[in-house]
Amino acid sequence: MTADNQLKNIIEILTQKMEENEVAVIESSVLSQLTRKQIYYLDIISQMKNPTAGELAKAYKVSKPSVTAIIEKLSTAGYIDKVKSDEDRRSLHVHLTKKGGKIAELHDKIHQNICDYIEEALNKEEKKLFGKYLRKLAEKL
Amino acid sequence: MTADNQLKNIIEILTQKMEENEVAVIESSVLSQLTRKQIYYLDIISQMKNPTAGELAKAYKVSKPSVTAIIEKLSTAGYIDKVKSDEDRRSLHVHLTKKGGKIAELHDKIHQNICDYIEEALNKEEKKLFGKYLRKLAEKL
DNA sequence: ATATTTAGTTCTAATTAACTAACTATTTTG
DNA sequence: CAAAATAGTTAGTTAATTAGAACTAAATAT
Repeated sequence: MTADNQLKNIIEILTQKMEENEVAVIESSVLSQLTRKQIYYLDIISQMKNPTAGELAKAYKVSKPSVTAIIEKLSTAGYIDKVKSDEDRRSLHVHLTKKGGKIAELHDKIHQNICDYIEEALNKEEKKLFGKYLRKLAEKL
Repeated sequence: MTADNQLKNIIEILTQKMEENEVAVIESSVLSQLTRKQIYYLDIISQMKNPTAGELAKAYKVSKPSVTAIIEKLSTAGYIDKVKSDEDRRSLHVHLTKKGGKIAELHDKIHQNICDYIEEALNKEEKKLFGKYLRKLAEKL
């Protein structure tokens, strides 16, 4: 096996394990009550900071009725609040509730986990270099 | 921002970009004819080397009727062959066709891409170390 | 050899996610 | 101020996914 193939192999293994890690975190927590898509929405909402329904539709590339349905479901389940805008009373802003915020945080745990594994696997010096390489890679990607 | 948070941040960015990379590869190729799930199935089938329907159901944690439906669809579309076992004539083994094999390979491209980016981002020495660290990480994960 | 178990299929029903068209309420424009 | 545009909802439709129950065919156990 060439050096390049070895690298690819490791990346295959890593991506698979990261996927498994994600599934495990979701299944072992409140997240399991939510579908993958709903979690993704909560993440988007968290990142976008109180987007309107229309902004969500654009970001997620779905129709407005679809967004209405998703918002309705997440709202009923207590993860988000629907807030009428004061500036434009046609507009609806979506806020994460405390409960919703916790989900977004929890999802964050998925990445935290990987950091923990890095902590376990590498010593201080290695970690520093590894971080540097990851940064370089992120720039190219 | 602490060093740990920085690392987490990079990992967030990387996982997101890897996700984007995957979506891009899928959309820019034959893969776009297949759903995410179908691609995933072809991957599993490729990894499991001619699994039976039952083995697939177990691996993917779905009911047997669901597997029947999925196999039927992939078979009709020419990605897999259904092969009756000689040892146990109730059993059905799933083989990738040439076409199906190509899809699995194409999907492989997703990982190859990342390798290419690593190639771009790091010099020989860095690459060697990076590979070593990834290997260590994979062991822990 | 018969009864039981196993592998996979068929049928049907439930659920879900998405869409379009038509609507209401509000804001913007001429 | 009336007309046009915009934000979101409602109603109705369609397609896809999945599962349970009942089934067939084959293998295994008694």
